[in-house]
Amino acid sequence: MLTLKLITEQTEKVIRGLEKKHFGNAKEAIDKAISLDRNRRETQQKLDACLAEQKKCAAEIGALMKQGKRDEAEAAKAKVAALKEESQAFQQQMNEVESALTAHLCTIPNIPYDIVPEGSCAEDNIVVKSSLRECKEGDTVGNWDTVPANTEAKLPHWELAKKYNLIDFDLGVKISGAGFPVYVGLGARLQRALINFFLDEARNSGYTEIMPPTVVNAASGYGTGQLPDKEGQMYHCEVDDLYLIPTAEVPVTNIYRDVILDEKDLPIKNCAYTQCFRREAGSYGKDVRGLNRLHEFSKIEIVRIDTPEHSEQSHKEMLEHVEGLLCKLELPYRILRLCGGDQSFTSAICYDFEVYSEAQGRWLEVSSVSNFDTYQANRLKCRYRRIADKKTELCHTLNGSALALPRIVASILENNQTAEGIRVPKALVPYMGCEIIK
RNA sequence: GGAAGGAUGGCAGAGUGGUCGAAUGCGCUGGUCUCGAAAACCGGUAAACGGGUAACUGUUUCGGGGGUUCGAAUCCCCCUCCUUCCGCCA
Repeated sequence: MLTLKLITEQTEKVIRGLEKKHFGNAKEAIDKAISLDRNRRETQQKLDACLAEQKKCAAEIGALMKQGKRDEAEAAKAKVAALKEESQAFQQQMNEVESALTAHLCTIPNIPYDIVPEGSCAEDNIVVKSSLRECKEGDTVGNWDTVPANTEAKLPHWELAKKYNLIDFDLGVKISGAGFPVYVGLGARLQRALINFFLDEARNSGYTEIMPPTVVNAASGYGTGQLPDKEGQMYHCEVDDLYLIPTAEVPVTNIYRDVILDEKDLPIKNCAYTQCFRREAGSYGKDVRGLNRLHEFSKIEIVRIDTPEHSEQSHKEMLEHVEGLLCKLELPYRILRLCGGDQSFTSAICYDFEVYSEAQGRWLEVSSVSNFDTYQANRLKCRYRRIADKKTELCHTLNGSALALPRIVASILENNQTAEGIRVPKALVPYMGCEIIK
């Protein structure tokens, strides 16, 4: 959530930011936050004064008791009883205002950085870079018509998966349901190859590998913002009140919940491979065909915790890392800077990576790399102590997929079809043990 | 799953109703001493939320929540987690 400091000190900027994100009634929402905050502070002042008086009286009674002045002590007790009633009322008011304020702040999204383009939908996203051609000012998804040169009719990945016996979707339906594919033989090996390749690449870029739990408690869900609003997107084990993670971001980022880090330890760079679970309620049609959208899939996530001064540099390095992966996998890609309206609720700036799927004739999103500024850290209470003045400040948090497997597998299969079989990208040959999937 | 014990500052660990935000030790940090270092000695060393330009100052926090009391780290109730023993078991 946004900090009250930002809302009260830079109100106009916040309102403009929310409008850029196409958040309705920005002014109204901010005014409400400010008024709740004022109410909270006033209530606290009254409560504090009341409690201070109460403490003072209690100390006096103690002193009187010691001196044996019982009568005076009894008289003072009556006074405290009245004060206590008053302070309890203030306390209740305080609790109510505070939870109303927090609940309200949770409904307000993060504000975008200045360089985030204006726009309301995916068409307005800016193409900043592509492996296919130079990008120029004004290139957007809406006017982008470049596709790889070699696009004669080819098979989509769900047919290739069957042809080469790599993935059995029907078997997955039998065992679990739609969206739970069974990887077989070289198909399974390709999963392991990609996981190892991505983890090795992350380690070579200085990320510390984490293997976290894939099931988390509610507190962690709140920490990264999946709860309370996205409750329906996660699988929930009711008996134990635990949630299956939708991404490794949840357990890894929550490592730093309620933590004060040393500035010298920043940036923290973690990577993690986990299975990810998503209910994907409401998805349908071509979006869910084959590997395009699954209930369970493998993903390698990179997470950074950094200082405000250095987080932009960190974000740049993360983008370069992800781009490097796509280059090594020899896939045709483009990088989008998302416009205000298409950005996620929590990000301050976000870049999407898309790979062209020849057989499907469309671009598939394979990675999002975001900087959340202090938005996530504020809810997590993730802070660091500055070396200069020893003050604590909120950290910046960043994360990105590097990468999620299903759509990468789809693109590798579809983009590498030859008469002999599926050509394995050079970088994966050592992991696959073969140059071609027959 | 059954039984017992426990949860205190960065760490270890005192404290069982009244200046306790909390002894002591370690760690960290500033200083004295020294050519320098070590040792020794002296001092500092939690966070959140308020008020104040500031110096400073109020409140809250001893796993979490509730209760008793004029007053709770300390007494009572509930919850969570940890340890040990028994049972079960990759």
